[in-house]
Parts: sequence; C-alpha cells; structure tokens
Amino acid sequence: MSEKIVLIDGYSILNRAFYGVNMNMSNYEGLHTNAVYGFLNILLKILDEEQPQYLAVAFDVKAPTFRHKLYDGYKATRKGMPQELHEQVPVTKDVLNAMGILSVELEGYEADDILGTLSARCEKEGLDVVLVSGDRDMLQLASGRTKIRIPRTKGGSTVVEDYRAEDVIETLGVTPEEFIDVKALMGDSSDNIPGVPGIGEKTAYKLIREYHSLDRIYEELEHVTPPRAKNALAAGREMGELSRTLARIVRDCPVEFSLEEARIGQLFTPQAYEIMKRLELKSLLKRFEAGSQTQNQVERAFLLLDDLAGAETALAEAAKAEKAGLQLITEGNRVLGLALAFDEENIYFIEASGFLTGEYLAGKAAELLKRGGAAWVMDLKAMLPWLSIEETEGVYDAGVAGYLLNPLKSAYVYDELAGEYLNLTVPSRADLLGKLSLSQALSEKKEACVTCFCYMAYVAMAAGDLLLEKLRETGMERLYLEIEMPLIYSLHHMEQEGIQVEKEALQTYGETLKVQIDRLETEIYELAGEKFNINSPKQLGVILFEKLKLPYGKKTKTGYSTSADILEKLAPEHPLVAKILEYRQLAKLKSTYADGLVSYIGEDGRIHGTFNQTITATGRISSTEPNLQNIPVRMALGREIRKVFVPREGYVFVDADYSQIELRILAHMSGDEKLIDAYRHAEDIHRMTASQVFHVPFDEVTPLQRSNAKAVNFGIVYGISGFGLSEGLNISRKEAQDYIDQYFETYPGVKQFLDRLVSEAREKGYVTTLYGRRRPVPELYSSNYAQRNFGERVAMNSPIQGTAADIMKIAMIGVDRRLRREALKSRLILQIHDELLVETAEDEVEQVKTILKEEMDGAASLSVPLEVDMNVGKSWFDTK
DNA sequence: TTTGTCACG
DNA sequence: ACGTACGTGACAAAC
Repeated sequence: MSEKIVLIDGYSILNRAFYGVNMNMSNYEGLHTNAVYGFLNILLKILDEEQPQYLAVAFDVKAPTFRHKLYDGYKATRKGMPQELHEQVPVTKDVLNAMGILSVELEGYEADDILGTLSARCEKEGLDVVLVSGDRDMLQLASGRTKIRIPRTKGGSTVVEDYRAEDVIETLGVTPEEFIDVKALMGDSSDNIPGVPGIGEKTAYKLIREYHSLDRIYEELEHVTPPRAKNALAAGREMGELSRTLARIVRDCPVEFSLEEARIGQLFTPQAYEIMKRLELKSLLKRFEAGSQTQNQVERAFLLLDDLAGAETALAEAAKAEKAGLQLITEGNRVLGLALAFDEENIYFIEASGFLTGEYLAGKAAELLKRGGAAWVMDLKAMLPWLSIEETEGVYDAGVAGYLLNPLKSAYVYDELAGEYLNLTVPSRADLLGKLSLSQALSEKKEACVTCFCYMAYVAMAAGDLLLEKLRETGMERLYLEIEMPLIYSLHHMEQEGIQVEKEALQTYGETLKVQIDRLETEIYELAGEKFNINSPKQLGVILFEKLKLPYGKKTKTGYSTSADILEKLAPEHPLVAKILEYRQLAKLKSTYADGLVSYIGEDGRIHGTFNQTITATGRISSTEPNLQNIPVRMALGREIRKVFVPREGYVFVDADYSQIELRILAHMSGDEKLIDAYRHAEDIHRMTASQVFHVPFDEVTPLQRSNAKAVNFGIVYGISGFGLSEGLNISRKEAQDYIDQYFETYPGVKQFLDRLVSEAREKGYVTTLYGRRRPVPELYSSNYAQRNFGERVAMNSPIQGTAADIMKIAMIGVDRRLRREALKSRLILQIHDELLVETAEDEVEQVKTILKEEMDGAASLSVPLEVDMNVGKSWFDTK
C-alpha cells in the first residue's frame, strides 16, 4: 500500500461549511463559529475515511495573482465574503496550527495552484493524493493517483462526491486535461474567465469531445461546424488562449513544501482542546478530550419510568420546576408516552402502560404546560389533539423557534437543534430507531426509544433559553411570541375542524373523468398509431419528436420537454397534441383531486389536512395530506371539484380574500409616492398600472395593455427579469425589457427599493419582512452566475411574500380568537395564503363578515388600505 | 429517491 | 451566450 496525503482547499471548504451549518451558531463572545465547526467536521470525516499519513491545507493570499496581471477582468467582480465568515478565517487557522496541521500559502498564486503543485509533487513521490474542495474546477487535477472529493450539504447532512479520472470522464464526457480546454472555450463567469465569445457550454463540450484540445480545434478550424462556431472561434482565438492560461491550474509553482512537515501527528492536542473550549464547540470537545468518542454525558440521566409511583414522583417534581422540557409521544390515535426533563439529572420517558394510561399522561402534560413556569416542547401542534388546552402563557415550541432562526432547514428535530444550539452531536431518530414506527420501536428497541424520547425533552429544555435569546438578538422575539406561538393554536383548530366533502359526488366526478380519459386514450393511440404510456414524458417524447418528427422546443436533462407550455405552441402542428393536453388535464384531476381526495375523507365525512408552520422559506404556511391550498379554480372543469366542498347542515361558507395584497405591500414598503397614490384609489390595480406605465387614460386601457401590466406586476413581485417576463408573456426579451424599464421609470421608488433589498441582502446575508422575519440568502455569495441571480430575485421577493404571510397570520389569529371569544358557532377552516374560509352558521353570517373584515383589514396599517373581497355560498364553488 | 409535470397563491 | 420568473405539494414514471 502506498502512503497517502490529503490536501484541502481551505477557503472553499470554509465557504461550504459556512452555508451548510446554521448561521446563528456563535460562542459567548459573539464570535460566529458555524464555518469552523463545519470545516472541522468535514476534515475529521475525511481523515476518518481516508486514514492518510500526510495532510496540508492551502489558502489564498489576499494579493493579486499572475492571473490578474494577465487579464484585467480576472475576478474583478468576485464578491467579498460576509463578515460572519471572514471573522472565522483566522480562528480556523489557529485551530489547524494547534492541531499541528500544515497550512500553505503563496503570494501570487491561488490555493488551486498550490494544490495542483503539491498533488503533482506527491504523485511523483509515489503517494496517493486526495484533494478536498468545494470547487469543480479542481476536476482537472483528477488522475489515476489523485481523487477529488467534493463535500455537499444535502438535507442537513454532508455527503461527499468522489471523482477519480474515470469518474470525470464518465460524468463530463471529457478527460481532466480536456476539461481545461472546455473551460477555456466556454469561460467561467464566476472566475471571470472570458472564454471564446459566442461559444457556450454545449458547444464547448461538443467541440472538445470531437477534437480533444483547443490546439487541434484550431489546426482543423476549416472543418469545424456549425459555421457560427467556426466564425466565433476564428474571431476569439486570443481570448481562448488567454482563457486557457487562466483556467489551467499551475502544477509547478515555487511553493516551499516538505513532506515531513505535512506528516500527521497528534491532532487532538491540549492547545486545540483549549481553542475548542473557547469556541464552545462542545460536540467536538469530546473528540479532543480523550481522542475517543464517548456517549454524551447527559445520556446517563435518561431513565425509563413505567410504574405509577415513579412516574408520579417525577411529575410532581417537574411541576415545581421553573423550566421544563416535554413532549407527548403519540402515533396515530394513541399516546405512547411522555418525555420529560426538568434539569440535567432528571430526564425521563414515562411509557403509557397499565395504570399509566395515555389519557393520564396527556392530562399530566397539560398540567405541566399550564403550571406557570416555562415549558418547552419540540412540537406543540402534534400534542394539542390530546391536551384540550387553549393558548397558554409560558409554553414555547422549540421547533418553531428553530424555524424562525433559520427557515431554510429541512426539519426542526431534536438532533438538529442540539447540534446547532447546544453544540452537541446526538443520535437522530433514524440513528436510534431506523425506519421502525414508534410503536414497533417501543416493543423491539425500548432502550433506543428511551434515548430518542428523552433527547426530545432534554433538547427542548436545554436549548430553550438560548433560542429565546437568539430570537431577541435577531429582532424576532415579538414575531415568535405574538404571531408564531399563537398561530399554532389557530392551525390546530383548523385541523380539528376539517372540511366536509361529499364523498359520493366526488366519486361520481371521478367516474365521469374516467369515461373521458378512456375515450381520449383510444383517440390518442389511434392518432399515434400505437399504444404507449401517455403519462410517461419519456415515451411521449419519443412519439411526438421521433415518430411524428414534431419540432421540439426544449430539452430537459433526461430528454425532450413535453410540458404544457411547449405542447401549446405545438398544438397547430398535429391534432394529437391537443388531445394529449386534454388527457393530461383530466388525468391530473382524477389522480390528485378525485381519487386523491376521496382517500382522505374521514369517518366524520370531513377532510382533516395538516397545516405546516415550519416548511416555507418565506413564512407562508403549507398544507399537506392532502394539500388543500391547491384545489383547482382557474379552469372551469377543475373548478367543479369545489362543488363537493360544502358546509355542514345549517351553515354556509364565507370566503374572504385580500385583494392584491403583495402589490399593496410593495407600495407600502417601497414608499413610492405614485404607486401609493395609485393604490389608494384604484379599484383595478392592473388597469391603473397599465394606464400609468403606458401613458393612456384609465378608461382607455385595452384588455391587452391591462394583461401586460398584470404580468409586469407579477414580475416585479417575483424579482423581475427580462427573460422571465418574456416567457410569461410570450413576447421577445427586448419588448419585455422595455416594459420593465417603463415600469421603473413610472415608479422610481420601486426600483430603488428593490435595489436596496439586494444590496442589503449582500451586506447582511439575509432579508427581512415588515415584522422582522428573516430569510438568509446564501445564494448571493455563490460562484455560480445563475445561483447569484436567483439570490437576487429571492432578496426582492421574500420580504414581500413574507410580509403578506405575516399579515395573514395576524388576521387568522384575530379571526380565530374572536369567533371563539364571542362564542360563535362559526369556525375558520382553511387558509389559502391570501384567503380565509369560514364555515359559518346561517344566523351568524353578518357577524362573521364583520369579524373577517375587521380582522383582515386591521391586521396591518399600511400606507395603502388592505382591501378584502368577500363571498357567501353553499359550497366552495359558490364563493367566487 | 429523483424527475417531470401540473394544481394553487 | 449565458440562464431565471417567487412560494408550495401530489402523482406517475423512471432510476
């Protein structure tokens, strides 16, 4: 076995770590530690896996490199790193130093070049090389001896992509050496490598696959096709050759390096331990303490209680505690037990069995929540169906707190919160219980269950104060206490209430669809001349674009695109296309809505969906199992479905929706005088926009002008781009850009506002709503052009969409509370982002309308009024 | 599990 | 020449 060296691209891995680990992580000095933490985790993971004898980390030096001298534009626009990351660089170097790990820097060269040089030298010495970087450019260094490893954070955990030379060939279709020339041709906007103007990614790969090098291309220039590419190549030869020099990683830079200095010695030194302590990286401390991993100390306190006496004693103690963590453990319609913690020594799982019934434990849980002290739970809404309690002071949901602090995470479970806020690495539910259901696990792996459940209670308790403190620091305490916590109860009420659905009518509707689908199916097979699976985009693509040779518009990464917008343009070409579109529509209605919804109707004749509070990046709620926020309405046939959503006997639906709430928020937040003034008076906002942007009298706006203005309004809210608008309107980019320019000329305050959102987001790393809700925008720092642009649109859209979500939440809480406090029978049953549906007792219609109007109008006081449209009907179909 | 498609605001 | 409209969830097919 040959010896092995691991070489690490320092900044690139720090960068990955920074965006992969929750940004709020910091020590008591206020120093952010998430990147250091993530970096060390990746480092230790790689060392574990590779078991190398040698190790070095390369860093860039803040000075111009030879590339800057060659080309003025080189990395001129590269964005600086945010302060929170910058401050972690010296700390990371200190840690490496304390661990005796070699750091290498060289003025005039980038870390890439150092890595290229060290890998070349080590290969020559007969070593195996493992290069760790976040940057795919590094792939040009892959070889038989050198493996490139690219860590990615995927759904919270880190996975590493490995590339040996053969993997590069397999994934890119070119060799590592050829990859340099690909980059020379196509350029790289994130590094400001210009490339050959006129040659894009597709052409670059195609050319290199055919000719294998830039030089060969130029030798054979006469034969290069298409002519467009040939001409571009002829004109851009200098740029191409310059780009190749810029793109090629240097393999012989004058860096001083001796293998002996890179030899790995004692990593977990006392010095390193001290730094870990100062950084408060507790989970890493363990490894630095003895070198060996031990279970977390707190686990010693975990205890299973399954006897009445023991449980009563613990519960009585907990009742006296100032702070407690708990979680009722439930599955289906059963309470399995209660997890409970009230200090570091008293952490219990009380299993439901014998005299310790589920009802008893639920009652005790309710008492604990109401006892006066702080009570932290992991997921309050999941507990409420067993508790029969209403809004209670001192009850805090740790999951919801974690969501506000970073809404981009995929889940807010105890192990994630422990890692982020307690610097504690604890086994996840999947680690402990695998894929077992809770009841299965309880009978098969009791001990693991106790660990899992005790952690829930412990983490909720232990992280509580810190979560509140962070919410305070980030200006989200009121958002949390006055909006998100009360909202949990409103969502719970809606879930309990559910909505009545006429099962038989829905089934009949599904059968009608089936008849039409069968008919269409036959017609389609006839027109196509063969049977195939119409639901398969792949098979459909073959029929349309190969057999019938219709012109394909777009390709997806797996084949031809057959999406509706493409097929619509194709419809005049062949009668089959329209049939496919119709088939798709009906198939969707049948599978998702007719058949799909039937399966959710409960014994009470109602659908009780789930409203999720911790899913979206912007602060909206989402709806699942089923999704009641995307019931068809735009197309007539689909809208029919709404006829089966009906109020109970003696009730009607009152439906209220905000009119153009996002545009009104835009007017308010931007402060644009003209827009504010327009929206103060306008009945029809899109018409008013058309009138002002196209300079025509309000009454003379044509339907086309209005619909164009409407699309522009949408575009503005989504974070406008010429391309996006042109797609939405099916017009040229030039025309779309003209519309946008005219809009901004008309409302200069909006332009300023949107620019300000982006620049503030770049500075701070996040954007905020009117109520202080944050959304981090890490994409703004991406080296990828498309990603960065996406970040800009997010920075423009999230404050608007998020503020609308905040306002609706305030309104919901208000409506729900008043219906109850005023002792009405009517109940809020659905929220669809800007719409509320109230199942209203017939004799309460007027009161409910008043409440909806007052609470929705009054939810926020903006510089433009919030208008609410209301309708009453005997089904959801009738409320439009 | 991922991808393409399509339903909603 | 590049690559995008913002935010979701469910279903069927393909991997």
